Amino acid sequence: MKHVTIKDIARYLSISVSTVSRALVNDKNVRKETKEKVLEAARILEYKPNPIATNLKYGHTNTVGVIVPEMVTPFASKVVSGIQNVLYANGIKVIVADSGEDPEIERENLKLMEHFMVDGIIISLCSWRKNAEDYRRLQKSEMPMVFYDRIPHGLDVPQVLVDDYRKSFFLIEKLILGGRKRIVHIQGPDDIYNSQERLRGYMDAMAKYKLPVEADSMIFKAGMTFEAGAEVAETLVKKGIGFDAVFAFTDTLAIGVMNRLRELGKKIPEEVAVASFSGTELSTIVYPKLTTVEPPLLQMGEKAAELILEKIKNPDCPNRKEVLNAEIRMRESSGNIHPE
Amino acid sequence: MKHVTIKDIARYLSISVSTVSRALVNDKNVRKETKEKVLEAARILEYKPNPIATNLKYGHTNTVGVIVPEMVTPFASKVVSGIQNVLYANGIKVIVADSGEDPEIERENLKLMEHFMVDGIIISLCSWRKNAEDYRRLQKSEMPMVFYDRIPHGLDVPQVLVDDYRKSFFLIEKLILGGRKRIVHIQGPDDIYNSQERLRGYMDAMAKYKLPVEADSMIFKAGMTFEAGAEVAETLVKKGIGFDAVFAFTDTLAIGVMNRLRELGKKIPEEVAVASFSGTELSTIVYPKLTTVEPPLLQMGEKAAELILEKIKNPDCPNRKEVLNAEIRMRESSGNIHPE
DNA sequence: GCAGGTTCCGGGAACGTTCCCGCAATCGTT
DNA sequence: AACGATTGCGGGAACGTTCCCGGAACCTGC
Repeated sequence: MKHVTIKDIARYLSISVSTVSRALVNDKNVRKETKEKVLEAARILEYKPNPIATNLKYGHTNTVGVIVPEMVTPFASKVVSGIQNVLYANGIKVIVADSGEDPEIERENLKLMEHFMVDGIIISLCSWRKNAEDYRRLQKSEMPMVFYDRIPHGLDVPQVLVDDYRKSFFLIEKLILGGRKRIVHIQGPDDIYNSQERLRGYMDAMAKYKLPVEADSMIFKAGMTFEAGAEVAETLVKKGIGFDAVFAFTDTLAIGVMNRLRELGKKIPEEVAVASFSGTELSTIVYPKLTTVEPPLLQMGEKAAELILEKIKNPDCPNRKEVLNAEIRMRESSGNIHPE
Repeated sequence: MKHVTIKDIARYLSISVSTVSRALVNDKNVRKETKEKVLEAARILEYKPNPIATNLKYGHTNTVGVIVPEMVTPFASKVVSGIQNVLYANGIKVIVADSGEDPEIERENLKLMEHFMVDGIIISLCSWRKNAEDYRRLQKSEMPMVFYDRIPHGLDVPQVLVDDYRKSFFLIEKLILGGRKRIVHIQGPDDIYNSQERLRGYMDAMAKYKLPVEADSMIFKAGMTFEAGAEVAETLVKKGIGFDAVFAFTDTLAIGVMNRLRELGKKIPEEVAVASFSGTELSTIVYPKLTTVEPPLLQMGEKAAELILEKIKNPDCPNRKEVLNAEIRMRESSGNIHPE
């Protein structure tokens, strides 16, 4: 597997290595004819530039790391697609690591990216508080970072997300207009910005229609898996709590609740409506189909990639915050009120 | 972000670069005390070895590429986890590309991996025929490759898979013993080994019980998406074909059929049982839960990683074929006959 | 026709490592 | 005490590129 190098071309044409290099990077200080000769020679010798040599020269690795909170949902894979769309076009490798909703693993992943000397990190959190120290250290060492979707609470970092508050508000409003009065909320991790925002949207919508919210019987904190959702469903019916709708932080959670609720005899959506945030294709294959807020995942990835590119080029550029528009998808799980 | 190098350590200790290098790689030709001094200095100077320098030196990139056929299912992400488990432990980066069941994209991904000069490729096909040329070229250029799950038809390459034939056979047998007589099969791409094997398992099981199989009304070829499955469901009921079970190549396909069948009024599993291969967590969140053959995904990834490591170390080593054991999961979609 | 400017090219250092080679000092053997 | 063998270390080339510097050849304008 001997690779042909720039030297081989030089030798082949009895020309200097420098000239070949110049010809290849389109430097102006080279005659048209020689440039063409070099290009021709490169073609017939099947020359392929060796990225690691230039990487060493320039001191970067041409790879960015992506750390995603989970991968059982196609959420992350869609975003990663978007990221790759723009990064691959710029000759940058993408390595992705899955935290499995575990802060410990997230921390490991961070270390891993450092070890691999990536040029930048794109990340969606599973917990901010647990690893805040590491993020700060990384930021101090001028590692370019951009956050997407699940971002840290109140921090000046480049970020791309959707309007969690407004979308949650409108979604809850639609449930209420559809006749639901006792809407239970399953919260996300409380050190993540989005949890607070979605909760706030829920609260404000409930307040607008003067619907009571009892913190201990209508707001639940859980993990992030199907199973965690199922457990909330159990306590909900075991404690005999009266409710006619559930709004979950994530579609994983929502699917978990919905399925267990059905198994426990609740009719969906007749007796209880189910809705969630961060929907993916998954919400269309469950029964009934799940009402959810669907962020533009591909675009989210592309934007994140653009931001990291910007940061890599100029580490001192201002931290931009991109807010994308998410679609509210009303489906059967909520009684399909106000279809779009 | 100035990095401290081996030279800094050498200067700091008034010692030669060579000695520092030797101390760091545990060469025997260095005194214990100097080694300790170097290690100490490395610690307090916060030295981190620069992988790209050694990569250039040794002529490899320390990354392997993984090409997966799809990512809407968590199948690939689990396998990738397994791969990362062993590769990360060996200091090797993993970059993954998703072909989205499109041979064209698969081809692009192949090119991409070449361009990034990965040390090896682990791949699960979406089509063999369309890109056979590229694979052969790659193999001729001595690029280490290992295939998992979806492998090319009859070719001597390192591969890790499950026993598609036997598992399909037993699964169909269980359906038959559960009372199903007219079992429809939805085939996978016909240039993939697994399609042939699963079909063969289906045929032989049907034959064993003397059940007729009419090729044009019981065997269907489709795409690989939920939608493709749904379309088969449509033609099935529109043409008024009599059937009491469906066995699909993949759970994506199965979920597609099952959901549309239900929408069209078929009772599952009472009227028709549904079963599939290559099941993941997805098959437990749909309604009813899906009967499927579940390969040991993590282990599959780990084995694939071990094989690629072997190939990288010694390109001339024999092409091993690892057959893993898959579990048949009987669930509600098939009437839950013979539960384990 | 000559100073000054362009254009084009070659030499060689540099990026951070590893490793071969050679030399000095120490060791063990007789 | 003298010898080769071993141990410990430094010098420097090499991996494949880029890029600075300097020099040769050519053009320009007076």
